[in-house]
Amino acid sequence: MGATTTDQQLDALFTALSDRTRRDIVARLTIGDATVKELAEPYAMSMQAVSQHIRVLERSGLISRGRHRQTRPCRLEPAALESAASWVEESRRTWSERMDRLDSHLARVQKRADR
Amino acid sequence: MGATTTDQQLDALFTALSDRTRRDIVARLTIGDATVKELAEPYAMSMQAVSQHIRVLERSGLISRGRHRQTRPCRLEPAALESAASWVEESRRTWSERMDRLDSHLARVQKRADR
DNA sequence: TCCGTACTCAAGCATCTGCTTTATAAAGTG
DNA sequence: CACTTTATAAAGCAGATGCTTGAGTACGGA
Repeated sequence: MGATTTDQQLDALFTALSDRTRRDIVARLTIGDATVKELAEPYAMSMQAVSQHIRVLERSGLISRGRHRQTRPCRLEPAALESAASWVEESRRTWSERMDRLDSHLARVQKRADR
Repeated sequence: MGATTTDQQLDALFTALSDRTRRDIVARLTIGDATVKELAEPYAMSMQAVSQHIRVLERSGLISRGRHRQTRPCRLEPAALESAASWVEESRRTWSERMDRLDSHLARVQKRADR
């Protein structure tokens, strides 16, 4: 449960997600595995450029790769996506707990004022 | 509900979160508002450097700033955190739907094989 | 074996980032 | 008023990032 993700992993993860092309690729891979060529198709940039994006995604742990004939199919690794989600959720949780405490504090203050 | 976050907003958001110092600052701000000086305290780097990190966070929408005496207190803006969470959750959802379909497909295939 | 397909490697280049230092501004305090 | 505190602005710099082109590698087909 306690997702122990290192700071370096989070660096790599959020860096990977900070580029539109890479987010597109991740979104594409949620639908199904794909080769570099297939992933490169929609873009004006060279396949080499897409290959480099894929490497960034691979290093972040967001995708893994296999081998099939002469292709290197890409597959999404949802565990990495979970790590990113966990960090964000933890922050949201802490913040909302603080807000809850603030609310109840204000309620108490209000109650006193009402008397 | 349909969090319509632009690609540029997501770029800024994930870029902001891709740095450990900035993630630390966000985590610190979940606990409570703070001034630049307070946020800079734990770090070896100059206050100017922290001020620049804060600007990145502000541009991403993750924090907002007020004025109080000669300080510029920073406050977390959880809506931005939600935008980031939404993007990740959307990907996770699509992926798991695909997995569900795959599972039920495999179940059907298995059933046929059992006969 | 020669050829095409799918990809990676490597070098180059413009731009962006994360920091520094110096200088400046704005708001209290003596 | 001078002086301190808090913060921003601007310039400079090393290193990272996102692309390019050109060259290679690995696999399969005729």
